[in-house]
Amino acid sequence: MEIRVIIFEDNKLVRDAMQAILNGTPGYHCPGAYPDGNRWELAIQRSNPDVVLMDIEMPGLNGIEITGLIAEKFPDVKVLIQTVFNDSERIFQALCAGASGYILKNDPPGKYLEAIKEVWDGGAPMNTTVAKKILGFFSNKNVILVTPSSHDYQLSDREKELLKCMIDGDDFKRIADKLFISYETVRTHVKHIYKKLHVASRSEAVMKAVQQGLI
Amino acid sequence: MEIRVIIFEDNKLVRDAMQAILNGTPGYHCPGAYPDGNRWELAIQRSNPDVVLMDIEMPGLNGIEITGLIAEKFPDVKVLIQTVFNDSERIFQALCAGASGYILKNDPPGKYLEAIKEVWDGGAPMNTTVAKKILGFFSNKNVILVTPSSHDYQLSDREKELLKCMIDGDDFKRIADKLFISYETVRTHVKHIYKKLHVASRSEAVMKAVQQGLI
DNA sequence: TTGCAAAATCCCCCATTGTGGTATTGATCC
DNA sequence: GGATCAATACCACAATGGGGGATTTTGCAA
Repeated sequence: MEIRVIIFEDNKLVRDAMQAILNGTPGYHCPGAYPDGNRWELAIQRSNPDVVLMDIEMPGLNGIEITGLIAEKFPDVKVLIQTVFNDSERIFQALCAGASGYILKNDPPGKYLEAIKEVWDGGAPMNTTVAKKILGFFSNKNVILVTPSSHDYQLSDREKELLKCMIDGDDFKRIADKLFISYETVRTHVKHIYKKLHVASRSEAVMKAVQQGLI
Repeated sequence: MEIRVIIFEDNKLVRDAMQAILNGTPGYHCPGAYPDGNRWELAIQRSNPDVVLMDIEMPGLNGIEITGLIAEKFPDVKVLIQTVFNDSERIFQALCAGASGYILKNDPPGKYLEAIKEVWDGGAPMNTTVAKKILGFFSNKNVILVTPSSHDYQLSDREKELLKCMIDGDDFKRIADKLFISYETVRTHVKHIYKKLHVASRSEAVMKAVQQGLI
């Protein structure tokens, strides 16, 4: 079984070399290699890849944006990010965009092939340095942990909609308009929400919702 | 050069076996192994370890709590967590507590030794499954990225104090009492805060502050 | 089918809280 | 010595919270 890999990489030399390596290695096949992400959707539809090898730095849409788009539209396609790792911020953005793994730009071809196989197998290859950055990120309190066991407050669907509006900063009148209900109904829902969340004001409710990801 | 490893593990069999392996392997030394974390501080001071091998499940203080304490008091000591990985929540807690690496409870001794060497070298060993969980965690929006480049809203110290109270859910009257100023002054500060944060209500301000870590 | 419970909708009153505009002081900086 | 800004303060009005009570819809179980 062949792993189908497409490449987004603006440097032509690198791009061609990678494609050549992939096509020259049994078990791998590269049906496409692109210098930018402008027609990413077409590219994916046409070549139906298992894995996308993605450069972060590219003209036009950058690798992170494309990663996000791919993750949304083609959740089965794994994205393996190539990165030069002095750049924590971008690593985390890619992480959030839904990348599946990280490989360093100057790793030898063998590592590339290995990492591609690993993401394809459902793994999450990442260089130790990247892993360390991620760990550091967590311990630096840049993160708000949402305990999965966070209470279930049993908000109804409608109540969640209301809560979302409250988070958006809409006042009750605007919420009423948005949801096509009367001002009074909004107030009633809000009261119920407060009861369920055990809070007594809008700001507490909003904060609780945001912190615990109830939205 | 020997790597000094101490062990926290409640199962006596496992504990003794690990200690024996470490002491029987050139390059490793285990000067102490403890069934619980009750005297963790003493243990560390006495044996001055490079690496702590930490079980998560333990009577008394659990592994995560101890990890947090160690990371705080002895930041140079690396903590390698042993984990059974059906347990995302605990993994993330440990991550936030400042663990340096993760190893699976039923990995063979060879892996243990390798992982110990790797944390000691400043790496961040982690099993692929754990890595995947972490990546999944990021893409599941359980996380709020604090862009280091987040705006500086130029809040004065006093205003930050106010904001903190607002986040705590205090009403203006209570804030006035807390800060020994009049109700009216509180309200003026609040208005200034709104202006600076470009918001128009308490809940928006609170949310912005929480999300961007302005507190 | 009936009947119950929960959700969703609506209404009123009234006290409390929050918002917008305006103003005065004192410190600091140029 | 004027400009600036933080900190202080007040008033009028708008928005929110707490207390009721009410009807309709819906899903689920007896």
